[in-house]
Amino acid sequence: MSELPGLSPNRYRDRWCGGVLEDSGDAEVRVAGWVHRRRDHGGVVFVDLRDRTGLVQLVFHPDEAADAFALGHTLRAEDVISVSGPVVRRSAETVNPEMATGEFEVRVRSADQLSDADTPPFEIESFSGEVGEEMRLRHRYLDLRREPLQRAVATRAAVSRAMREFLDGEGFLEIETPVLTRSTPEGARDFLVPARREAGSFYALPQSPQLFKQLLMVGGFERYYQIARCFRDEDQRADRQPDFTQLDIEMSFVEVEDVLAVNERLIAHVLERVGGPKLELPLQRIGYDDALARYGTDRPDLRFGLELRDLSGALAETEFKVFAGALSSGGVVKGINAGKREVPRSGLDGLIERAQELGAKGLVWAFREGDGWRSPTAKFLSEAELTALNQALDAEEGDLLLIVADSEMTANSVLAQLRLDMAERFELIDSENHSFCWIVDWPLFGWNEEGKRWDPLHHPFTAPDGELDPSDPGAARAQAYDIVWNGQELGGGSIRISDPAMQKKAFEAIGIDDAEAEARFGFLLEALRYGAPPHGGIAYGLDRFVQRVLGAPSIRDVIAFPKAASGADPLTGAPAPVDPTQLRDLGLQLKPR
RNA sequence: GGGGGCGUAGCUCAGUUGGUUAGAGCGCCGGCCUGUCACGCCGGAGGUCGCGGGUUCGAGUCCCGUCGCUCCCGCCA
Repeated sequence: MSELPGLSPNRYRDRWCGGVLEDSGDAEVRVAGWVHRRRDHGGVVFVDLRDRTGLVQLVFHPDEAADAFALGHTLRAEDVISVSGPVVRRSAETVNPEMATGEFEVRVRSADQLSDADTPPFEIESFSGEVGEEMRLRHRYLDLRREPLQRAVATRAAVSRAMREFLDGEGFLEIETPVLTRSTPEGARDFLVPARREAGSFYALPQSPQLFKQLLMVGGFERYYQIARCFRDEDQRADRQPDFTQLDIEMSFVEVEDVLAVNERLIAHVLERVGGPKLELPLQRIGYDDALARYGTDRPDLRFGLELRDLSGALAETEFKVFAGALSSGGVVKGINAGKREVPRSGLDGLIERAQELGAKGLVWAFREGDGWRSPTAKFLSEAELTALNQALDAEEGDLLLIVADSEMTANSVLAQLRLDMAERFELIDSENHSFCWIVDWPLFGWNEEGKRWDPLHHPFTAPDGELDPSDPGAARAQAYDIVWNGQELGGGSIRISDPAMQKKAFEAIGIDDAEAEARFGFLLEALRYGAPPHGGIAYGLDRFVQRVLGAPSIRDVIAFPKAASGADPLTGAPAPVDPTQLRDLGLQLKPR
């Protein structure tokens, strides 16, 4: 770290450990921090002292000060001390090139022990394997002292700072919205807070500030942002937390192009500030349908090829039951060419299992051999079909082909995942490389097979692109966009509906009648009647953004105090039962289990 | 809700076909050591093998149940 943040000299210290970078002559300096390691040679004691900025070596020598030397013997890892003494340049043979301050050391003349630490349950710098996550979460304050989290938390702060810096400069106002609010219909389960003054009623924690930011547009702020805590009561993943942070943005008098343009510059600015990849603007755009056709997903990783190909045309007349069956029932046959690969039979069986695990009925594998295939499936296909398939997949001699016949949705999702599996397995991704793209031209609604209804693909306030016929929701397109970084969704947004009549149509399309719309969103519909500007915006998952910047495997690695995968917090013990009087105040009674 | 993996010393792990007293590295404690930097050397302490039950002459090991952690599917932008 070349530039250290400011520090006012006081009784504990007058400089950072990482700032011990020049000989002080006779003058004494004072540093404070945690005992990182102690090397006690009997006649001389070395201590690596750690603060936020790094390490510096302290030397406790009897010639300097007998009482400090005596204290040096008793120090233990993670004790907190403040010491003073001259900074001395080390002799050439004792320089430690591994350490930023390795050419210097502080010869301790006086030392104060400020805190006597218990032996930590795990080592702050461990060389014997990763510490289990539950242990790290339970003693998060110790884990936070370690380099990876120090860095992650600092990077996160830098990302937020850069976001504010950019948006402030662009005339956006940072405005807070309530945490105790009314359920917003984002689809996820709400966290509920019982209302004491109105027994039986509940606040909901926001899944996003969606409605409030629209109301802020009606309220005339025109350019708003917020780094907002959001809450969703759903099961965890490596990239999901029950409470997480969004960068939420909304703008008035804008169209899609305006939102994309300012956001591209925002992302480029933030990445530039935190040493991320350099962006070439404008970013690539891919239509939703195109993304699904070529990658099987609406968040494609563009760092490698292996695009999906539709093989239905090559198989129109096929007798092979697996393929013919899928096609005749409205499904598809799609495949990827994984390239020239050596995969043992067991590996191929593994791929079939993987495909089934992902929801496919099966998987056809084949290696191109001459004009045909080496594959158990080859015998079911005609020569003409094999030739056509090879052509459709651009197969060259020895190429591994993976083919799924299923409903379009299943085939896409299975092949999308296999595509990623192949990329990882054959190391097709250059980690220096980054891909960014906008996914645009979304459908407004998607058919929910389970619920037998149309659901909004974004949310019900998304403006249609063109007309909206409530009797044919599937035909409507949306003025919506997602931004995808290396195959992970970073953020998404849309132009919103600013016309109350259109908003009612949108509700109608998803089966919300006027009465229900009035009951749930009356306040929004009413607000839209009083002069709503055209408006739109976007929201980013801040945690995921930072996770990406750092290449962290888990979202928990970029949050100071995250929940475990169970949703519980091993540090505080939350969630926990409450006192019966609290329940009584709330008018709540628990069902015995 | 479903599936996979894991659970042995403070931490990270090993533990063979079910067989004597459950091991290693790090950490910890004590001693020695005046230039180390993951210091070194000598010695030592430390175990409800997640928990409960079962099979067996005998269970860390096999079986059943249960709890916890974790990854994935469902769910969730």
